[in-house]
Amino acid sequence: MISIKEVTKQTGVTVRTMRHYDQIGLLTPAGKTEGGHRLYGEKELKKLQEIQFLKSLGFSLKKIEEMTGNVDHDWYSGLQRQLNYIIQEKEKLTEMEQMVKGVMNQFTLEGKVDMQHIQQLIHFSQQNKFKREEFLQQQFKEDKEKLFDLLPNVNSGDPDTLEWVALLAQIKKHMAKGIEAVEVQRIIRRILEKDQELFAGNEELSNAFWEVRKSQEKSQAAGLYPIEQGVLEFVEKATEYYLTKEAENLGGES
Amino acid sequence: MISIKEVTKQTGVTVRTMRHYDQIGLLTPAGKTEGGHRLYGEKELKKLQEIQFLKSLGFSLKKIEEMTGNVDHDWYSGLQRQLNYIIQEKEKLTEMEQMVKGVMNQFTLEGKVDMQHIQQLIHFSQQNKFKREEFLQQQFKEDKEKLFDLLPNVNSGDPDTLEWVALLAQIKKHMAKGIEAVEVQRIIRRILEKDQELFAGNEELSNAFWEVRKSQEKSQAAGLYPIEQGVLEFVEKATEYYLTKEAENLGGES
DNA sequence: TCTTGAAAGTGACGTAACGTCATTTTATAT
DNA sequence: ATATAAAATGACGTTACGTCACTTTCAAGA
Repeated sequence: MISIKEVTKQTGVTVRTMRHYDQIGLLTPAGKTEGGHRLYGEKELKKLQEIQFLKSLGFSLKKIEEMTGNVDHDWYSGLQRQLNYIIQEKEKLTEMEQMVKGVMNQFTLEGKVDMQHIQQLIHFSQQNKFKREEFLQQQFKEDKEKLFDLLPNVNSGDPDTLEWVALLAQIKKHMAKGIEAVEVQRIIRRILEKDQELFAGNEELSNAFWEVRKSQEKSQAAGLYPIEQGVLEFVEKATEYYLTKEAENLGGES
Repeated sequence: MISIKEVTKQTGVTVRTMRHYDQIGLLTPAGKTEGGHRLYGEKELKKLQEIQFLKSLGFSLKKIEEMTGNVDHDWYSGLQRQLNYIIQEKEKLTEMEQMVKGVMNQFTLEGKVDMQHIQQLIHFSQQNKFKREEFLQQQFKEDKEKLFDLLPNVNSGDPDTLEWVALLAQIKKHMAKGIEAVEVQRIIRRILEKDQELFAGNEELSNAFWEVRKSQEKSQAAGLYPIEQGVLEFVEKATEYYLTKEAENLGGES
């Protein structure tokens, strides 16, 4: 029979917790001193460890009581439920993570958070999971999985998305100078390079990608970073210009 | 001015929630009828949507009040904190998931759960946690997560700084491929272009700039965000390589 | 205008798992 | 015997509302 303090030393739980467990009847002391101090034995220690373990699996005290109470309780289905629950919670958190990252990207790009973009974010983050899969299936069929990994998703924080955002910011900065400006053309070149790296020469995929980008709705459905129409059109024109120039140069050289 | 029921119809929140927000002062009605019924206007509806959005990011009502209250509140650091929090929670859940799966396996295998195995499981998962952290720290932390730590320095809203960060992130991503890799060389070209645009050919200034970047302390003093030594050295070497190659090409062409 | 049913109002308790006082009693070492 | 540490009890606080229970107001029909 050991004192409550010994228990806390050996197991790391607090005195308050022991009292709590006593109160809710989850773990009652083996005995008491004349003065009413709680005393615990080996059996209680073991049960306490069990409780702690179950807690680390995320079970509530109520469920734990059920499980440790009934000897022949159906542990397995409890575990299954718990697993499902955990997975659900994780999904929720993942969604949150995506949203937060999306907002952060937006913030980085525009320096502020405006509700219109946020509406978009909310809108498709709600329908995202569903629509995105559906969309990718009919749109890209075979390459679906590839694309899924490749697409610079709005919500991801990877270096590629970052650079897309950066490049678009650059475009916006230099837009006033027109599509022929050196700065603009350099950015375009970089964009094309990235495009190439991303799709590794798979032209169909690349075309599909830009097709999607041209349409706000499709973009949203695919979970891509929403680009303003104006910027997008500018990029297209500048790209055309870049490609014709490049053709000329190559033509001249050969 | 619309009634509380209209609000619930349009936004999906419950009446109780509206009352709650009123009570804690998060969202007070625009006015009341003679009888004391709450009335809301457009402004309140917008704020309510903001609140719902922030909630979907997992912020507490208290934090939301701070954020919607102060106009010039530092949103970005709030988002960052939130992201860290979310990631932590996700990690916890992942641990749980693994533990639960472990127990289920054990159960399937032996038809029971005994504490000895469980002890092992706990021990194991603790160790793994430790090792993972260690691993993440010494490994260059898989850029992804680090990027968002990096961004605040960038968040001056300056598109150029943003692109610098993006380019360095790209360098880190491709570093393992060596200085001669196409991807690396392209990035280097872009870096040199930006360098040129920035200093307009003033070589002294450019040199000074990179000198500063080489020193952690000076960097910070100058308000630049510090670049890791390894990355910096890599950039230098890759740049050398790029320049010699370019010289060769020019030599061959002329 | 009166009636009436729906809508809205105001408390107040419950939730999960303890943390954190404040106050009183018991155990233990000197 | 006394001082001090340890324990006990009780009660409030935390989060974001859900859920009664009971009263008052609103809007429309008779």
